Amino acid sequence: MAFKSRVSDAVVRRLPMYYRHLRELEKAGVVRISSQELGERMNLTASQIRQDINCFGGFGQQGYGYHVSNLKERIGAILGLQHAYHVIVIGAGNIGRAIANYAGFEREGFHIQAMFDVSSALVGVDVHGILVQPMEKLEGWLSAHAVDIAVLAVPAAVAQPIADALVAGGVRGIWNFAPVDLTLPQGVAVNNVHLSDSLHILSYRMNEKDLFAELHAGRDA
Amino acid sequence: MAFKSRVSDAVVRRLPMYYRHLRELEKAGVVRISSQELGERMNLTASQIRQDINCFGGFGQQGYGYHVSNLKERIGAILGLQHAYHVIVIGAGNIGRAIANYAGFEREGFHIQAMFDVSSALVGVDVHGILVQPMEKLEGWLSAHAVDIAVLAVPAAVAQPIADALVAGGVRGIWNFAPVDLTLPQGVAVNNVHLSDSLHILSYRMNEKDLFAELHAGRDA
DNA sequence: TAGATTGTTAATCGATTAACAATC
DNA sequence: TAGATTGTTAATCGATTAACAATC
Repeated sequence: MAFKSRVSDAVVRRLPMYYRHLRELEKAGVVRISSQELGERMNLTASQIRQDINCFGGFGQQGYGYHVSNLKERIGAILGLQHAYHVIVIGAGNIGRAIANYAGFEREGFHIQAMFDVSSALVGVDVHGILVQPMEKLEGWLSAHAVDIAVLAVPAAVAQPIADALVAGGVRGIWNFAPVDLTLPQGVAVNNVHLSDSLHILSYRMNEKDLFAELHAGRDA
Repeated sequence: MAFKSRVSDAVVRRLPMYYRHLRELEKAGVVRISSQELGERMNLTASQIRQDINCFGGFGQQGYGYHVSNLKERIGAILGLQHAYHVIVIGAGNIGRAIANYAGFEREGFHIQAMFDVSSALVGVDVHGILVQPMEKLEGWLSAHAVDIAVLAVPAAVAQPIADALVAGGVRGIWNFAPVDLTLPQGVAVNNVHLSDSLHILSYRMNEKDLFAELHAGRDA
């Protein structure tokens, strides 16, 4: 029963995937599953699944496998989903509004409590029951409320200074949709959704075959 | 001058990041940069940058470094950004609309030409100049138009069957926002934006320290 | 008890880093 | 030419896979 003190990013990125599949299995009424079966379902090796899970402790049972609901709950707890989070959204543009409108996060304990934007055209607009406030009110809000997570959906140029203000105001996690790599002090968590990067990776994959055909042709010419 | 025939995912994921930083540098008027300097900027080792770039050929010059604009163009071409893409959006919910409304992709050659949704409440709605069509018209559209990329922003339960229809209709790339891991034939590219997974990773990171404190306490108890 | 499957250690594979000769 | 910095090969590190003893 060895506990690693820090889990590799490769493992962390797979955790939500485990959670998703286990939730589906639970919904489908599956009670137990072996690492073998789960691996076939998720396109991972049974070995990798057992290694991953054992970063956090032995949740299985020899000769039986894993109890689906139990493992789901364990991984949910590892992901911090047993907690409730106070969330604010910075930027009421397309992305900011889409996130605020999505009801699913609320159900998982991510409670959006305020929204801010610089644009006077957006200030006062009602997004899913929340009135967009002017950016000048951000600092005041942060000193009056305990905010856990900020959704950062602002243009690249202003993302870093706003992130600094958020950190100064006590925010512990930033969900960053701005196309920049933020510099944050130790202890503040960040996760990026770089939509443009993601689309570029898609177009890369669509062209990879041709790309190497060209490169080789170029070399041979 | 060795060309690998297939580039690892780790490298591919960094390509858009290079592109982003090089574009910024170009905009800032920087003409040349060494792997050392670029590495400091991007939090990578100089060695890794040279290895990454040399997956595609030698774009630098000994004693000089890399020409920013040139390298940016090269990586842009590797990412397939010199092409124009015909894009359709499936699902006119929060995410589908946010993507369609975002003008930036249009500027990079990703031209959204149609939108589809099952909901009669959304059919006929104008999103950024595009009228949402009923889902029944998808198949007909695909046979009448050459679609390169489909943005899949639909509920998990219907994502796989719709993806199958898209592939049957000639779509070569799927930008998947549904929280499922799609099964697609070889030759069809996919890239996922799993928003919920991303938020879960953030909450994991916010709690990691406490998590291991608990695990250790549990062990010692 | 026998069979199944985990938890864990050892072996392999691949990605990152270091080193250095090539060359601008 | 001397200095700088790449391209590339070798060394290291970490992640994945395989193997198997522990045990339910």
